[in-house]
Amino acid sequence: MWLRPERPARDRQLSRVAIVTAAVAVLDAEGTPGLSMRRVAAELAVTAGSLYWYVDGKDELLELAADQVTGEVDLPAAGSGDWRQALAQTARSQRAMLLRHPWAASVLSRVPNMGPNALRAADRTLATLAGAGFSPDLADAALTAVSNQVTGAVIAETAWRAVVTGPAATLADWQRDAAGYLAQVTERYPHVAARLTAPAPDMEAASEARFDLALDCLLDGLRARLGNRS
Amino acid sequence: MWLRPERPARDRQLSRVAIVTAAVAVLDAEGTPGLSMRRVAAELAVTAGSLYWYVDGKDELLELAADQVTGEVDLPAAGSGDWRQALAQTARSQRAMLLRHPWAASVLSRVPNMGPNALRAADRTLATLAGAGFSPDLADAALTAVSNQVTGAVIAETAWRAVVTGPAATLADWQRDAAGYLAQVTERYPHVAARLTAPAPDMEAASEARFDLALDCLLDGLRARLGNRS
DNA sequence: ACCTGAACACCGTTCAAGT
DNA sequence: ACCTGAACACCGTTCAAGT
Repeated sequence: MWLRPERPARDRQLSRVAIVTAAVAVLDAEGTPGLSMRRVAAELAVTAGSLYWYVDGKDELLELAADQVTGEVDLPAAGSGDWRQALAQTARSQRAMLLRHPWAASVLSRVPNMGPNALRAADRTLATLAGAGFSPDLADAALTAVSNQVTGAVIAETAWRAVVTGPAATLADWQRDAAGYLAQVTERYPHVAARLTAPAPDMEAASEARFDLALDCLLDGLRARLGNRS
Repeated sequence: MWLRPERPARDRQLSRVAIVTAAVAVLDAEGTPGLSMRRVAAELAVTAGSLYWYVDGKDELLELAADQVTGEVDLPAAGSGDWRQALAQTARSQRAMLLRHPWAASVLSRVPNMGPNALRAADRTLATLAGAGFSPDLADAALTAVSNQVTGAVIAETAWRAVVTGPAATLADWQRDAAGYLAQVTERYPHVAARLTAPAPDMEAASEARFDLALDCLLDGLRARLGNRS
């Protein structure tokens, strides 16, 4: 009788959050190609089929995972500060979050994020903009422009990072491996070759600077179109 | 002897371009989930394994397909017109192309497009910008900002389109199907709900207008940072 | 050189059957 | 109600074997 295992406190071993959390862990560790229902199930010491009791399928699981990580975005306090700083802070925080979870950016290309965390973030910024005198249309355009800039920048950056982190370990390694192709590129496309062969010791900082520049351009333009009410 | 089939003019039945073209056709018709090696092979009346003689694998095939459609982008003539119009035209043409081939945008999130067509386009714009007095860094930032805005906008737009074109056929249908969720959203997130429940009879035009606004903001900002040399 | 056919290891998803 | 186990139909990729 000492061998008789104690019955689990609950019959239920699984939960939706447990599944989503496991999925996020797998995605962070091995990226989109590493995610499979069987893999997530194994992570939870469970059978693949049982996941379908809590989740509709792989696509829904990916959407849930994407919204879970959107919860990591820092939102400025409700009615605090000026709109420009609020928008910039949200954008930078969202960019940082997507760079931490690169797979999330590619989920967005299949389904718009309409989970609670995404809606909350969008609602918060729209409220801020409305309070600053933006018309509904302009507020909409502003939110769209900034978040599109974020996702576009993250997609380009992670795609490039995947090249460098693939077979090659560093930028210099890649430049050596692809030397043949780069030579051909240099000959035919001199301007773009300058970008590729540049030493660029701190690529991360450079792309952050480029992002900040684009963001500033957008914010300047929005302020100009807002008129001089604020 | 009349039954003896004429020998084919060439032994070779396949070619890389034939494979890529078939892949693009499948992708356009059925999207990324519809693409499989076996499907492309069937399209060419051939066995799946034979594709590997011409192509390294599915990932490479996707990259080749993406670069093939980037060839559809209209590039402004080499040294013609002002930089602003050239950049805007390229961006709009690229946006239109990605909306025609939505799967291409999601390919970019895995691998940066370094195919010949993409390099040619990038080189052309960089040359135009250099000719207009842009420093290499600013030209780089300009190209990055604009093309990131394009991909971000297209990703958001096609993702949204997938929602509406999924089970529901039109925006009104979707609004009816998701009425329960929308009611909950309206209560909790009033600002964002206004976006979702709006009638918006011409969504395509609206998102094009938003894109043009963002593009104009970026171009204005770049001109300001260029100084008054041009 | 180029393509077939079959195999391998893996998928997502379903569903009876158990508890 | 919740989970297992097995099955189904499909993958990408490899590779001997044919021609």
